[in-house]
Amino acid sequence: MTDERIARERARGGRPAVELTDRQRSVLRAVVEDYVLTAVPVGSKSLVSRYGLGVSPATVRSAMAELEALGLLSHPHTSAGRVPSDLGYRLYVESLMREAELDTTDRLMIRHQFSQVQLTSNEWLRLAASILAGSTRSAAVVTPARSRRARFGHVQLVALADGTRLLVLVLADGNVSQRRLDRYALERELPDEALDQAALDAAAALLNTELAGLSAPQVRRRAAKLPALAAHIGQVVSGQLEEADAVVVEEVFTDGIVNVLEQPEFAEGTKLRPILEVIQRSDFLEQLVPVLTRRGGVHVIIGHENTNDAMHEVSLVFAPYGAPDRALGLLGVLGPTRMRYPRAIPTVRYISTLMNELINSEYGEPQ
Amino acid sequence: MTDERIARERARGGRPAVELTDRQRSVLRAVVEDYVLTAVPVGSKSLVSRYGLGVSPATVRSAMAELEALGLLSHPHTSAGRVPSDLGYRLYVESLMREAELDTTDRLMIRHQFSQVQLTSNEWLRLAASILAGSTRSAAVVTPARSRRARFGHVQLVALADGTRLLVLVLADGNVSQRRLDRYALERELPDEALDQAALDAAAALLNTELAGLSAPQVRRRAAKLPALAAHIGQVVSGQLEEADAVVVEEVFTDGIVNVLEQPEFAEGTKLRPILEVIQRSDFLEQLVPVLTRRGGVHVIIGHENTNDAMHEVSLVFAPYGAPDRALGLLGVLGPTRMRYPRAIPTVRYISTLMNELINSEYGEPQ
DNA sequence: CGTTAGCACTCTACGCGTGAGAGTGCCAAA
DNA sequence: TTTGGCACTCTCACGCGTAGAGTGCTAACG
Repeated sequence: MTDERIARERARGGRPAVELTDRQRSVLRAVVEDYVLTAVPVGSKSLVSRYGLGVSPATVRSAMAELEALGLLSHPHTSAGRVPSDLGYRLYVESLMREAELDTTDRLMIRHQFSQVQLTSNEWLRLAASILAGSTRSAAVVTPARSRRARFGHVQLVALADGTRLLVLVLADGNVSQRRLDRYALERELPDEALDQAALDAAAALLNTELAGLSAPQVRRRAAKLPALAAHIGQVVSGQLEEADAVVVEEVFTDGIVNVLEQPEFAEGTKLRPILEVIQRSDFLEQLVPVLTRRGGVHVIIGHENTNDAMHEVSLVFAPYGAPDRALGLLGVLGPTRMRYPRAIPTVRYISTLMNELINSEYGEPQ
Repeated sequence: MTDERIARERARGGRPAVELTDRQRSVLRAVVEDYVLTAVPVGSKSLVSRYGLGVSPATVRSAMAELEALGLLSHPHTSAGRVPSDLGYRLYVESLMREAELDTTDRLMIRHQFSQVQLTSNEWLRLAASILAGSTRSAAVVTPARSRRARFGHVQLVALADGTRLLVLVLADGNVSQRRLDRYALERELPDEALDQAALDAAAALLNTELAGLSAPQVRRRAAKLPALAAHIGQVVSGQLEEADAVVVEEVFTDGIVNVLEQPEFAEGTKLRPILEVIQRSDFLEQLVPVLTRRGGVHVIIGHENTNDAMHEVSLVFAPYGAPDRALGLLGVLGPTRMRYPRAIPTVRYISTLMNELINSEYGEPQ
């Protein structure tokens, strides 16, 4: 568990303390890349034959032994090949990986897929998850962009033909929340009030000028001082804002869970179970929110670096998206620690910047 | 006892042609129930010892052989126990199963869970899926209630502070669809038009009187004859209606996929893969839509009765919910053919009636 | 002094044969 | 019609031996 702390420390500070020789570095790189590709523990002989390191297997063996002593590789059993440890992957990601930006073709393909679809926001997130999953062959997770603090933007009240009233609340960050008002409660609490469209419009207009930009508790206080109908609606609105505040990660769009199922390490259903559970409850995202909020860019969390026990055999590659002070969403992929990091990282990065662009163009420039 | 059962069969109408003796019936019932419980092919000896049928194993064996000849049981291999065939399950479900209504405790528990939550519609469906999954220990699927033909109800246009305009369309069935209007497109196409809140309100009012109750093509035609701004918005609205028409099953809420993963028949991940894929694409629901629309109540689809190849080893128990001519949604569970039908069927039935109640009270009574 | 070849050793995966156990089908007796 | 008996079949778990891949160590080499 000390290792775990060290690893996380490293993740933060950038440089690992370990100094490696060039040979060790290239052996580690080769081991990681071969293992990622084949999922088979890699031995010295097959390594030199496949990667032409220009030295003999024996030399590679001694390098491997050194790497193992450093905790970067491990041994399933005495006479099996080596497998990278979480720390090994960490080092690989930090300084060994030849991380390319995405090809132009990949970029175009992704951009093209995005352009295909009308941007109703949910469809859009679903699409992002699907592209991410397809492009990385991992499970993808995308959350909607939400402000950390919900603020009042605009309210509309609509009297429907069947007698219900609909409340549409636009938050300051552009998200929309709607609610059907209970007709009986309304008539019970406001028996003397006219509840036709004109009265509703008047109340909405009042609320729109009075509440602009306010947070949930502010709305509650201010609304209390307004006339009966507006006050009532104000309380409902405040409740909506509170709800929006309460959910850190409310709704997640996932895709490509089958991709993870395909991986040999999860071929056995029971292995996947706890992970699936965590994904679907989506609490694993909670831990990411503070990290990603504090510092943008792509974050990689490998195996045991994950605080969640169920996730000790998976890695996450995540990035935030959205306008910094307006609304923040998360997107990323989840796969076995044996993940194609050099593919996943640039993909997540690219899609997050793309979503930034799209969101900002959609919201218009800030005034 | 016997007469009573026969009478009940008759009352139901539409019996499978096969006539079974009482013994065959009770053997088939015992085989199904034992296999559902244990997932192990059941042999004659263990059957009499566990179910005290009052006859010897040899007798049971001959009954089994007869049932096999009728295609109701099958044999994994010569010297293994019997397993119900799809047809066997079908017969069981139709006339052998002692289907109880749900216990009062179960009902109360379900009702209680529903009452816990504020009814924002998505949360509500998610909850329904979760309850369904938990209560049946299967995978649950719930779709939102949609009209088969989307009709215009009410439109609101909101000018936001940042310069975008928001269009909120309430369909006649009460569903809401919102869209952000592209500000630049708007200004390009309508250069001479004032686009402030007053102009938007006027346009909305016009559309609300002109378009009430119309379908997509009708909206398109009528809108063409309106003044510029209203005409433009009308086209957008028509597009929204078309979209709503196009998607048969747009968004599905699933839960409890892990429950299926837990079943021994799907312990191997590869088995589950195609099924997972189908669920997530959710096209398997399309086949259900016509059936469930034509005739309400709970429908059971067993193994090969499923037209979709990937679903040959799973059963569905589904029911529609919603007001008949207003909006129709689907809900149900998916599990191995070896499913606890006597539990799943009443649960699906109960939850669907519960959702009916809730929906109807929410929409108010029809005028 | 780092690198390499050689060698003994270790561990897994796989194929094979065997025996126990569960279940069947058939037949003759009750 | 039901039952007991019996021969037969098939799977599954176990043990065993072998092939193969890989390691670690040591001694020789440049």
